[in-house]
Amino acid sequence: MLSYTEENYLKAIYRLSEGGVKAVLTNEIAESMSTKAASVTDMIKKLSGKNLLSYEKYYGARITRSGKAQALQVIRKHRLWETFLVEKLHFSWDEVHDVAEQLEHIQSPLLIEKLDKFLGYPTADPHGHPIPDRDGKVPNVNVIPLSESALNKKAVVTSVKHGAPSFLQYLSKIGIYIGAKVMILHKTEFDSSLEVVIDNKNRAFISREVAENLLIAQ
Amino acid sequence: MLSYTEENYLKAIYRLSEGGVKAVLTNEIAESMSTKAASVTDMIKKLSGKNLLSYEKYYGARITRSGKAQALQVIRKHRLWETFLVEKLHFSWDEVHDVAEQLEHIQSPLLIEKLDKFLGYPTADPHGHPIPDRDGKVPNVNVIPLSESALNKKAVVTSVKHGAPSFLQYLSKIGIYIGAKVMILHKTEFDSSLEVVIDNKNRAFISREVAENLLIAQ
DNA sequence: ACATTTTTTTAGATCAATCTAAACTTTTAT
DNA sequence: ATAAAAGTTTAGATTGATCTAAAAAAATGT
Repeated sequence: MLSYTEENYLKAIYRLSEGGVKAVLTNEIAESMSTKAASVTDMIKKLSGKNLLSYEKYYGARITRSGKAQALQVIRKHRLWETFLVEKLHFSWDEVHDVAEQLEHIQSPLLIEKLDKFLGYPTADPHGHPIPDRDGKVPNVNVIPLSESALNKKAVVTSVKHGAPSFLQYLSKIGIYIGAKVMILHKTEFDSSLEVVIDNKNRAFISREVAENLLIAQ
Repeated sequence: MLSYTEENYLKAIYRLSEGGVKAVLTNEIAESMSTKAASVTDMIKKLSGKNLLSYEKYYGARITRSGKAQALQVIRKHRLWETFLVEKLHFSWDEVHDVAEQLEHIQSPLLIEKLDKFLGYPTADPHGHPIPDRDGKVPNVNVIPLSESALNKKAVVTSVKHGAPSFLQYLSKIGIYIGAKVMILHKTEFDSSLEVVIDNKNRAFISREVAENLLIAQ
């Protein structure tokens, strides 16, 4: 069984490797975990010893099949807990992350099964991110960033790429949430900012950065 | 903020001291936590340094006012989580303890407030133990062990003294649960075992040990 | 009362996770 | 091509939690 710390490293590496596709550099991991490269090297060795990563000195870490499976279980737990916090306890979506970071490490397969059932077997968390199933299978969601959508084409916000609390608060403020209907009315060539209409009612101007982080389905 | 381990020691000491009344010996703590006396001595010193215990060498540990307050917060969290597990996730009452042991260490006052609300501000957990409120106040429950009840007097099971899973399973099997109505039909002088009727229907013979661990209100 | 037993504490070791500083690779720029 | 810069690993230290073994204090029995 993995320690709290090992689970966190594995999850971070899974994320940085974009689902196990690329190798990840020591410094990337160190930065993403706010720790030092030396600590990362130690942990990479440890996780390699457990066959969760493959490791070649000075090259970086690559997640293995079983590492990926374990990472997906942690992500599954994280997203189920976020769903619980928002839907049942009425947390706002920018308050859930830190608590879910702790809850995801609770060890009890029975608990997760029962929680999943209690929530009605959800397939996406409050940020729109897919929830891997018991076997680690990720429901595939076909989405594009709002920045790549066409003018006057109706779309539904399905998720956000990066869920920093400040970003989520900003979205709330301008009336954007998962499930909101958005349509681009105008694109400014100069800075790629957009004017959009939300839920056929309110208009808002959003920057290129925001548009690239908002994922939509059409 | 206390570590996972410090919280566990504090909780154990609170229990062993019967709510902060008595001093507790090193070996008692060691046994109750399945650890060694040497480790206990170290931890007692640490917690004394934080003014959660008062400590005199070779005499034992006494919990302080602020130690009691912290212990009660951990107990509050534990019992709220047990209530959640049984009432919302439909765990059976003998399955909840180990999971609640983990959940009680999650650090988030907001989470506990929201969980409390979600559960409807319960005052007792599934074992009938009182849940301290936000300020550490424990609702007082006036109960006696079934072994001290009179013959032919109706009573309601309100809690169990010690909730070992095997004991709880045994109670389930003979049809006893929190809220069950019990009445003593006959006492055997020889071994103090009892014949009882449960919910005005089924009869059962229970030993003195069991009767001492079953708490009732009349 | 005092020798024996029990309990508790201290001393010193280990393990996981972390760090800093130094050494070592790899990459980059001229 | 090679010197400088950037990135990575190693060596050695630290902290928290734990242990064993030895020393010290308290309790017990005759």
